[in-house]
Parts: sequence; structure tokens; C-alpha cells
Amino acid sequence: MDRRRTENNEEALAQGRPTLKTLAFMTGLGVTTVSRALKDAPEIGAETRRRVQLVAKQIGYRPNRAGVRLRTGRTNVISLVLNTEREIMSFVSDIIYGVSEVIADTPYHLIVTPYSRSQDPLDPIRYLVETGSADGVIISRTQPNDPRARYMLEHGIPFATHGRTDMGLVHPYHDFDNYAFAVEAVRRLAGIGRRRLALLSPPVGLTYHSHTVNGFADALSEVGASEIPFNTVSIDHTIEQIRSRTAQVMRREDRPDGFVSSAAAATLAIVAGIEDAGLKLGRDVDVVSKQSSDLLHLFRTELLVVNENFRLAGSELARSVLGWIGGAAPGTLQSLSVPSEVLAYRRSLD
Amino acid sequence: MDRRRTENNEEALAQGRPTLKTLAFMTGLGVTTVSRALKDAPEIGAETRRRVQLVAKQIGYRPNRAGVRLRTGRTNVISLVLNTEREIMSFVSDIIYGVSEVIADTPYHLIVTPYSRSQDPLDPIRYLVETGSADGVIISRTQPNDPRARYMLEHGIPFATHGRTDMGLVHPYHDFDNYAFAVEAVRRLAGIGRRRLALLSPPVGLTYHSHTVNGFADALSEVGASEIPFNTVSIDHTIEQIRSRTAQVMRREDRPDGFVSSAAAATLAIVAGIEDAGLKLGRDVDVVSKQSSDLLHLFRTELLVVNENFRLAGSELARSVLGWIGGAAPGTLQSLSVPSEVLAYRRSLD
DNA sequence: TTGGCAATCTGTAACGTTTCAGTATATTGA
DNA sequence: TCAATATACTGAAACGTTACAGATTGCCAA
Repeated sequence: MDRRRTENNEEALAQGRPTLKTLAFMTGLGVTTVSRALKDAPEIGAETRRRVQLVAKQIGYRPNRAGVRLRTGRTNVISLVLNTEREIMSFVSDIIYGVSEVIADTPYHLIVTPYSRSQDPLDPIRYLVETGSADGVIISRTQPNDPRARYMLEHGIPFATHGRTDMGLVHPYHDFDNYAFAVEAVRRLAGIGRRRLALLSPPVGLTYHSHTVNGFADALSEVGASEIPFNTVSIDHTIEQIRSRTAQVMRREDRPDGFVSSAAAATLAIVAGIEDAGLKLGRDVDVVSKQSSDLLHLFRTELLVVNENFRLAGSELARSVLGWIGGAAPGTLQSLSVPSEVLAYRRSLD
Repeated sequence: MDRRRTENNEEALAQGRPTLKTLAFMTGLGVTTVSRALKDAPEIGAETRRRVQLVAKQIGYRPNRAGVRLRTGRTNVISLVLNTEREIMSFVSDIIYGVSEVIADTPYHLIVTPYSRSQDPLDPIRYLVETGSADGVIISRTQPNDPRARYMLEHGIPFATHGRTDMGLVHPYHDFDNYAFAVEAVRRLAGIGRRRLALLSPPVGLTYHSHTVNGFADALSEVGASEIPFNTVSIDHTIEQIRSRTAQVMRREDRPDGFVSSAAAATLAIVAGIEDAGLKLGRDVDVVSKQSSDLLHLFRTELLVVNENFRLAGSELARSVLGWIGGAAPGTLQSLSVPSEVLAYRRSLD
């Protein structure tokens, strides 16, 4: 160890937060060697490697994110892109917690990138890509022909979509099988004698709208039930809109005797509308609803529910993005969540 | 412009993303000048300043976050620290959206830093401070003597708490006036003839537990009603625990004829418990509940509610943190949200 | 002995930014 | 006219990291 190095780095010990320089001084090695020793590079002696790593742990060395990011371009950031007006409430927290679980023991941070109704959904994606603010992106409200997915594929940034696309392009996704949900829901309603069914679907334009609608239609013809059109509202509408539209349709002669609802909050509105029309849930009409937290049975015990686990979705999406970043083939990072069976609380499963 | 500079920076134009160097080359100025021109430094000529800013806008220059962060230590990041198990659902999304609104037109990013039941709540705070990962922090589940607030004050990192502390230390906060909530709730119940009241409180240990309990107690003596002890459960307990405990207490001789509930989800459980005991809401017992989204009246129209706006809380918290970062005095960045009056849906306000 | 080679380690440069300590030019006061 | 000063700009260094292109050592084959 020559005199010059000692002098130059004397101050390294005085610093608040340890850097590679600090470690280099303490171990008597060069900064380069320390850097490589910490990441288990093969050309560093086994003994040296262990010594460096020990000292690093001892003094609580943590790589400076800005340094790494500046040098390598890697941000160690995953961005979750959310619509601040339209996303379902519990959806958001559950997804976040799911993502958090997975990235907890990685160097990744989770940033939330919001966009509002007024904005082009592509805006936040462009921002992320242009500023290189994230290594991976998670988006929801996925469309069959999704410009965001296309854009990210073109720009080579790893991402995962919550929901599938239908563009002939392959990318990681996690989706709930909404086709199966609709099919099971209709079968169940038919099983308890319901014949005239209405569907409160996801908003038109999102991929899972057509999945749901297709499952609903296919199951209708399978069981020989008929559809009461209910497509002037979707789960994106307000509680009040859904409620009054439900009341309206329930006052008609050919009112539905069964509902399939794609969201729990919307189900509250449907039930309110049913009761506004002076009808009774479980007697005049049955409702099968998705829910993400186990609360609907407290609301009305007559409700039939199917659980959707958003926390799982968050975890799967995070795993997919990290996988892609890590070099896995995008096609291997796709998963589909199978709906739970239709659950009843008052009525026994028949 | 000498020959050397031209040669050195020729490549600046070939780059993907523009940097100060790119701008310097395009304008024929030095990097330093460009940097200062962009931040309206006084020693740059007005004409030059405008020219640089124009070109910067034209080519879509965005400062490299890693560069800034490495040089200045400023991260342009606000961290929202969340408990992944105990936080109330809608709370999380609303807070996030509230924060997002405020930081939308700032350079700040929002990162979510989770911690789990098993962890010391101080862990994520230590991590943030030690790694310098954020310029400001927002925490919730605030305690009267909060080690996290103390730690951050000691380490000089700006933060805001959702809920107040009681340590004689001054820091920014936003809080909902839970004392006033409890008082109004009790007065309302007393106003409709309820005399034996039970409180489902926030978990012991959090500051707003005592606020709520104090308001409840003070109002009880004010209206001359009595308390039916209900403190073996809190809103942190599971739906099932609250439900069965409610059913249990409702089967007793001296059962409560009124409930004050500090959370909407818990209220569902209370009502279920009441009905489990064969009693009827609005006839045998009334319930006043806080809610953050306007859904409880769909659940049971007899419920009395007080609205708490978490989105507002998020905005206020973000404003506070940014204010502190910007140099404002912490004492001026405190706000208290006044509860809405107790709202009824079936019964008219008397 | 020499050349070659593997095994370890090292200094320098660069990522993009801001700060420090200037330098050149024009302007002012006497 | 000269010095002093204000105005407008500049290069170099530094933040912490990693990649590149060596450098040193010891060992072995020829």
C-alpha cells in the first residue's frame, strides 16, 4: 500500500455513508477490486472476496443508487402505472402489496406513476421510457390492441400487463380468467332456475370486457337462457348511474331474474337498484358478483360470489417483469388465474 | 467557438437522449452556462437564457435524475411508508392519488415503501434515511410517542405524519379530527334516544385511538349516556372477530343501543353481529360509522355516517412534505380535517 | 534462462450534473 | 487614459459506480 493512496483516502473514513472508496481503504484494495469482489466476479481471489464482503456487511455498505444508475443506466425501479380515476379501490392496495412482497428482497423500488382521465394513457409510458425512469413497467386496464404495450415492445423496455392483449405480439401478462368467471356465473344462475340474465360488464375497450361478454354469451346458449341487455352501463359508471339503471330495468315487464356483476362496488349498486324497484334479492332475482375482499356476504347473504385475488395478481406481475428484466423469454412469463367456484353463504352449494 | 470543443462534442448530437452537453453543443455555449441558464440563474444574459430554454424545450431536454442525484444528493423522491397488512384498503389508493395530484407537476416521484407485521416499523425509515433514498417521507399509523418521527427529526429528513404525535416535538401532520367525530357521533346517537353506547375504536397505541376514546368519553358525560365496554376488539381485528364479539355483546342483558365505529369495513362486521343476535339496526340499535367512500348507505340505509376524505389527506400530506423540503417552517405545515356532520339516509336530520 | 500464461489486482475514464474558481469583455469613474 | 468593476461566460473537479485496458506476480514448459 503506497503512501499516496493512504493519503488520498484517509478522508474516506470520515465520511458519513460508506462507499467503495471507504471499503477500498479499509481493505487496502483498489476500488475496482472491491466493486468486483462484491459482485462475486471470478477473477477475484476467494479469500479476498470473502474478506471484502465481510467488511462490507460489517460497516453496512449499500451501493449508491445514483452512482449505479448513472454508470449503468439501471434504475432498479419498477413502475406501476395507474389511472387515478378509474381504478378499482381495493385493487390498488392489493396490487401494490403483491408487488411489494415480490420485490421486498431485491434492490428494486416501486414507484407509482399516475395518469388522469384527461391524459392519453400513453403519456406516462412515454415519460418513463424517454426519461429512463424505470427498468420495468406494470400496466393495467389493458386493451386488445394496446398502444402502450406496442410502444414498450418497440422501445425494448420490459413490462407486464394486467390483462391480456390481442395483437399477435407476445409479452408477459397476468390475467384473471373472466371468460371462465362469466361461464360459471351463468351456469350457477341457470342452476337455480334463472333464465333471463343481465351482465354488468367491464368497460368496453378493455380486453376483459370481451372475455366476460363472450363467456356470458357462450354460457347463455349452453344453458339455454336469454340475455336482458344491460350494456348502457359498465363497472366504470358511478354507483348512482348503475343503481338507477338497474332500478329502471327491474321495473320492466321482461326484467332479468339474474345478474352477473364484474365488480363488488357495482354489485352494491345493483342490489340497491333491485330493492329500489321493490324486488327482493334471492327471491325475485339472484346476483353473482366478483369480489376481491370477502365482504359482500356481509352486505346481503343472498349474494353469490367469485373471488379475485389482486394481491396474487400483483405478485405475478412483479415476478413477470423481474423475469423479463432478468433475461427470461417473455412468452414464459404469462399466467392466468382460475376463478374460485361460485360461493354462496345462505344457500348451500347444490 | 474553438475547434477542440466542436470536435469533442460532435458526438453529442448522435446521442439518444439529450444532455447538457447536447444543449451546449447546439447553442455554442459551455455546459455550465446551459445548466445555469436552465435554472434562471441571474448571471446569465436574458437573451441567452431564453435561447437555451427554447432549445431545451424544442428537443425535449429532461435533466438526468441520476446525474442530479449523484451530484446534489437530492433524489426528487417522496416515499409513502405503508404497513402491508394493517392499512385500510381504500385508504391506500386514496392517499396515493391525493399525493399524486400534488406532485404531478413537480419533478417528484412517489415510491411506496412497505413493511410487514413482523418488522419493526422503524426499519423502513432507517433504510430510507441510511440509503438517502428519499427527500421526504410520509408515514401513517402515527403514535403519541412515535419513534419514527423522532428518528426522522434527529436525522433531519423532512416528513409528514398522517395523524398527530404527542411528544412535544413539532413536525408537519395532517389529521382527521377524530375527537370531533366521536363527539358528534355520540351526540347524534343521544339525540335519537340512545343511552348505552359502545365504541369500536382504532387500535390502542395509535394517537387517534385516544382522540377517539376521549371524544367518546367526553360526549358521553355531556349527554349523560353510559358506555358499554367494547374494547376487546379494534378496527385492526378481523371482520370475523368483530362480528362474533358484537354478536356476543348484543346477546347480553345490558346490550348497547348504539355503536360508534371508526371504520367502514368494521361497520359491516358490527351490523352482521347485530343481526346474528337477532336484533334490528335502526330499531334495537343505531350505528354511526366513519366511511371514506360513499357506500355504507347502500349496505344498510339505517346507518349513520361521517365521511373522511383520504384523498384530501394525501394531498395535504404531500403539500406538507414538499413545503418542508422547500424550507417552510414545520409548524406551519399542520392541518386538521373537520368531520362532515353525521349523515343519515333513511331518517331525516332532526 | 526465457517466454508464455494464468491468476489477481489496479488506475483511468466515463455516465450527467452542479459548484468552484476563475477568465474575458465591456463599462464605469477619475 | 487607466484601473476598477460589473457582466457574461467557462473549464475542471467531484458525486459513486462500473468497464476497459492494463500491470504485477508466480509458475511452468521449452
